[in-house]
Amino acid sequence: MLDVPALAFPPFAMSTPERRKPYPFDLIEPRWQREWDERRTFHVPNPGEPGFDPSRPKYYVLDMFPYPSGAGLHVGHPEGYTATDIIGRFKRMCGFNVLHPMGWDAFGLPAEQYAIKTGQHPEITTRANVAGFKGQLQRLGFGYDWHREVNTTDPGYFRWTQWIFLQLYKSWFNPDTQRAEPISTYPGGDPDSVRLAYVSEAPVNWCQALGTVLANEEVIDGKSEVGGHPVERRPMRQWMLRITAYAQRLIDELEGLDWPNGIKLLQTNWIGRSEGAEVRFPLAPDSSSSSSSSSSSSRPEVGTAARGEEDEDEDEDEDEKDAAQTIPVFTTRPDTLYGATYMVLAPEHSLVEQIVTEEQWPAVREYRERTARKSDLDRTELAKDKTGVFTGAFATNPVNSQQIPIWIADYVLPGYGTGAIMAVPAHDERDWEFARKFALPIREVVSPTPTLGLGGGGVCEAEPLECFVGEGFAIHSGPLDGLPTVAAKAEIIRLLEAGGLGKMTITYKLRDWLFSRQRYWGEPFPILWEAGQHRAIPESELPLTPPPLADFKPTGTGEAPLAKATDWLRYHPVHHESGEPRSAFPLPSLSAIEGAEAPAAFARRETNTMPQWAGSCWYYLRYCDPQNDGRFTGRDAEQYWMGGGKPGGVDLYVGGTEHAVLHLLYARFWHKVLFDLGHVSTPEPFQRLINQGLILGEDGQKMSKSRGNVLNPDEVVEAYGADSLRLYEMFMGPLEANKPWSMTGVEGVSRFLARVWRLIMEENQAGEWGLSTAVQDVPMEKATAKIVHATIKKVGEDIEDLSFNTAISKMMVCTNALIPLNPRPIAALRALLTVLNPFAPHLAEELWEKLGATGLLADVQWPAYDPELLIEDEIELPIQVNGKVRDKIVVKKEATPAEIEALARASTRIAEWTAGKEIRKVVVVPGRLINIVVA
RNA sequence: GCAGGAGUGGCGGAAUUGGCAGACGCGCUGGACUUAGGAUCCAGUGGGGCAACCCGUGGGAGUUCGAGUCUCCCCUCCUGCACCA
Repeated sequence: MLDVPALAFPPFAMSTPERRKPYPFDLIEPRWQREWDERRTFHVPNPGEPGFDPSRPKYYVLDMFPYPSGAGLHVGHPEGYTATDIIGRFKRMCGFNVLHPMGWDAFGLPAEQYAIKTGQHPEITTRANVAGFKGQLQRLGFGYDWHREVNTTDPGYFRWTQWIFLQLYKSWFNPDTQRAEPISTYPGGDPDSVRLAYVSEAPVNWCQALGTVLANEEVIDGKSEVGGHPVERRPMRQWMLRITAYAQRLIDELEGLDWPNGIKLLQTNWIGRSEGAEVRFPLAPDSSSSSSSSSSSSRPEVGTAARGEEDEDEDEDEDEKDAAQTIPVFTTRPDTLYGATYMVLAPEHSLVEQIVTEEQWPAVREYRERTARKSDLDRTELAKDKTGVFTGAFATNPVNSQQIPIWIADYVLPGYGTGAIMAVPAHDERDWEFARKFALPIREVVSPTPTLGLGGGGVCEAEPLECFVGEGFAIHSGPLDGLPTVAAKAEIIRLLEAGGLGKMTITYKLRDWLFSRQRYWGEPFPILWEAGQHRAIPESELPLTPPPLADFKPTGTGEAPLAKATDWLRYHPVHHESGEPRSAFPLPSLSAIEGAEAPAAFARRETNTMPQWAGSCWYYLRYCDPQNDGRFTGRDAEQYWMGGGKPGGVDLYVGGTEHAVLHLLYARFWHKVLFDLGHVSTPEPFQRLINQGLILGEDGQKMSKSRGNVLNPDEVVEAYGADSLRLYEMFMGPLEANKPWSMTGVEGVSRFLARVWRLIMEENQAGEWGLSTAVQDVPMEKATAKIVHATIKKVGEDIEDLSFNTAISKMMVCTNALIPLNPRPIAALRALLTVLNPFAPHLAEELWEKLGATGLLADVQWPAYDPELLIEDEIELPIQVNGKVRDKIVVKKEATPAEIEALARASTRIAEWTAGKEIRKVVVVPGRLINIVVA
């Protein structure tokens, strides 16, 4: 998931071989990692399994699982992973059954591109990379339950990814119930038109360099998100997932989630709900007639305008002529309908061929060809300079019967709304620019003030001097005149609906999810084609594994590499008794399979594969029951780990912002489908979400190979130990902030850990470490107990708040207070080690053992603090005169405000400041301060 | 352009949410111990001033006994979206 490009690490300048270790972390750390592993310390059983303790509450803490790249771990990975590890260890010590798993999002482009370059099979590469990542994570001492490790490329895993796809394929979204339902409940005649997974011929984002199509979300500024290669629009037959059906629920159900507001907003904006009206504009009669003589009557597929002329088709299709009688537009400002002075269709709009006049056809065709050649980037970059061509046709404004010209322009997008707009230049910036450029009429129909033009009713021909896009009061708008914008909208919608000219409509920016890729290294679709029809393979035949292929290069034609596997391609119905394919079954030639007359017994497999997102859409469910081979996840396990708490779902999910709209939207969508179909117990997968910030290079710049500021965590572990790396990454600043790396900062926390070590250990002349003689089993003095208990309180609260930097700060304060003590009470040291344990578990375990404990510190209960000990007997209060601190007094904690004021007035320093002045007011805030206000 | 987030010492960052600004760490200065110190320990460290004091949380106004924190205006930086009708 975290797709870290391959990086070359510069030699690590700081580490010199002779460097003396401040404490023997190199011996301590591997030892405790081995202990935790051998004792299965972090293995948590499922309900019903031996050792499961139902009396404990559950806590599910999840990391965004990584894409195991060849470059290994980046210092950014351990940031989030340490945070979740601290939470997981803490919750465990607090008595929770903690689910804290890790796995691999291992399908994807880098492994495949590496394979193309080197010829090494992606499976080999992936296995090596996973081993590398896992070793690195284990060397950082993370308390994962490795029994639950998942890998999206494992057939035992992707079997269920394919199974979930089939559930999408076999369901539809019932608008009445607002839920997914089995396709069998669909009352209409064509189930293929409503499936949640469906085939579409729409134009898609084709990336020649990557040899595949990409989802809208994977295209940034007209370039591929991976690699930055150019992307063009091209019509292709693709699998789509009907995420748009869930648009409203994906917005609404964000509400109860404990997510950063920014991320919620990002998703809401991405889905982009707009309320408005669809208005139908009839074609003006004369333009209708002219269309019959236009050169192209056959409608090419959307987006293929350039090819329209090739297939001349003389047939007049009456239905299509009828369909061309009106052009629907979507508008959020139906109140400005009287100001619509022209209309614009997207150049790709399918009606263009039908309405264009013979005289205008050459210009229109030329413009459409130019648009088709433009990438999305070109199309947006030229935004300042509007372009367009008149079609020669006219439409009738349904409210005032005015004939308005119909243009095409690329500022109208084919995929949004109806792909056509009514242009109101007086009240829309884009229409304004366009109208000014092409000298189209501009009619003012909204006034910012209610006094102007009230009751005018007629048409004002004077053009306004500037564009006004705000809300105001309708003018020159017949029955709407005088109405404020909100009321005018409601009224015009009422009138349109009554007249059958339009209706209230909600439109979303969200598009359906392009779900197929022309790649080798992905999940094959469990779909068969025969006679041009698709159908699911039986679920019993899952997993459908990809064919062994020597050549996994993209074909370059848009056909998927799997098409090269000619044997695999031909479907052998599985013999269900034996589970073996019927190898004796005669194989027809491929051409026979593809022909319409192919016998029903033979079918051709879908050759596209699923995008990398597929596996990451549900991995958190598989963790609940990773070995289950009868279900994608066990019902009981899912109900326990995902249901458990009040809101349900993963209790804490930590990962980078880069997945704010992609992964997190896709996963929520899949989860809702599974929920609707009764397969999971909660409507939302992730209850609480935290985005860790970026770790920048020492130069404050984003880490990148080209800047040469990239750091390898292994080098840090080598020089300072895993505990130092963990602690430093948590000490740098707030988890969610971007913050620059500082190697001297690492040394700082390393020094702190060494001080903790020396709190308990001391070195003899021979350089051997032994228990410090200062460590003694004596009671804590009051001041010591106070700082220790304050530390317990602060660290526990800060962990809950994910405020790790301040927790560490408090532990430093505590350590600094314990160092000068001799004797050092063993109870104080044990308490410190216990709260330090989630942060620096190796050191804490080692010292815990040195202090004579038998069991693991990891299994120790989180200590309670004594609030009594935290209460101050005497409090130092600042005395302010006019808001400036002039003196301080010490008062008993039970002192009354009157007593405090008397003490403050008695101060000689204060007397100097107030001498000769009138005391107007004395503010006493018990426990805080005193402020004396003088004239 | 729109939306969101953020501006605090030389640096990373604290500040019980309206109550002693700068916790903790880095860096720096001085000292101790040392053959040595890039180890460790001690002291100091926002700016100005000999001092009393004054100034100080991007800038400007405001509310308040009191503002880093609340309100309004402005500036800068980061992130996301960007012809979405």
